[in-house]
Amino acid sequence: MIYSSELIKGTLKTIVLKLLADNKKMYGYEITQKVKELTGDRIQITEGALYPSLHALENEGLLTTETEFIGKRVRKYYSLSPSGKVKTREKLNEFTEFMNTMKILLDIRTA
Amino acid sequence: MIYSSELIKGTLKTIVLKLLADNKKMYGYEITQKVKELTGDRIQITEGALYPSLHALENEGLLTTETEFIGKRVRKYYSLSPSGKVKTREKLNEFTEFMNTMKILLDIRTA
DNA sequence: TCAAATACATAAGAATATTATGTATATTTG
DNA sequence: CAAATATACATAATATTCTTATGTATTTGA
Repeated sequence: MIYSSELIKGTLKTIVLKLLADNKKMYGYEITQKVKELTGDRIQITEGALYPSLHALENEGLLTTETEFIGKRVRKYYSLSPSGKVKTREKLNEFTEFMNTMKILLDIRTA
Repeated sequence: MIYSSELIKGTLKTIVLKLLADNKKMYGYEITQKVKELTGDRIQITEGALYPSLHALENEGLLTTETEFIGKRVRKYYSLSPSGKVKTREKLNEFTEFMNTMKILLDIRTA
């Protein structure tokens, strides 16, 4: 099952920040594959959503980049900046609280 | 704390359907107040989001309406149609699975 | 060799929310 | 009792964030 996109909406930045917190540095394509792998194909991040999102996070000063060449192909690695690390904690806390609130509101039992 | 709007985005219809499943019939303003109450003011549904959403659900055939007059003031009650009840179950299942997936992905412990 | 995978990027369009505005009645409070 | 607040609906302009489509180019594997 692939979730209807509206649910994923709003969680993309949180996902990206968390992955970078766990993996030091990652490039865009790697992020899409990692999410697919970790969610058993349940969440698929499209490139049209990811790349603009990465650029936005970089412009906000939350990510830093370094470019690497693999043969002739470019690879752009992203890492958390200090403010990015702070933001990651905030986003994760917010999402956790949101989930708890929704659990109560919708009367849901999680696994 | 009021959650950043992007998280709530995409969950509004699920919330509305669930409340109607629990309460037989409700009117718009009542829904906004109920959500405030149940979430301890953590989720506030704006009227600009709710009314168009209710109209959309009605147009999809998921809700039926009946108008009532309280004095001179109109009140529009919404109820689940049969297909609305089916849809509600689907939406709740989807959201539950989504939460479980996100828990794993973000390594979150819920209360 | 040629399809699929890797790797980036942007643009058009859709969906869904916020904010602002509008209208009107009813209730509470100073 | 006047004025502020709450109740109750609705829509329009705008913002945000995603999907889908498109574009370019390199590398790998059957």
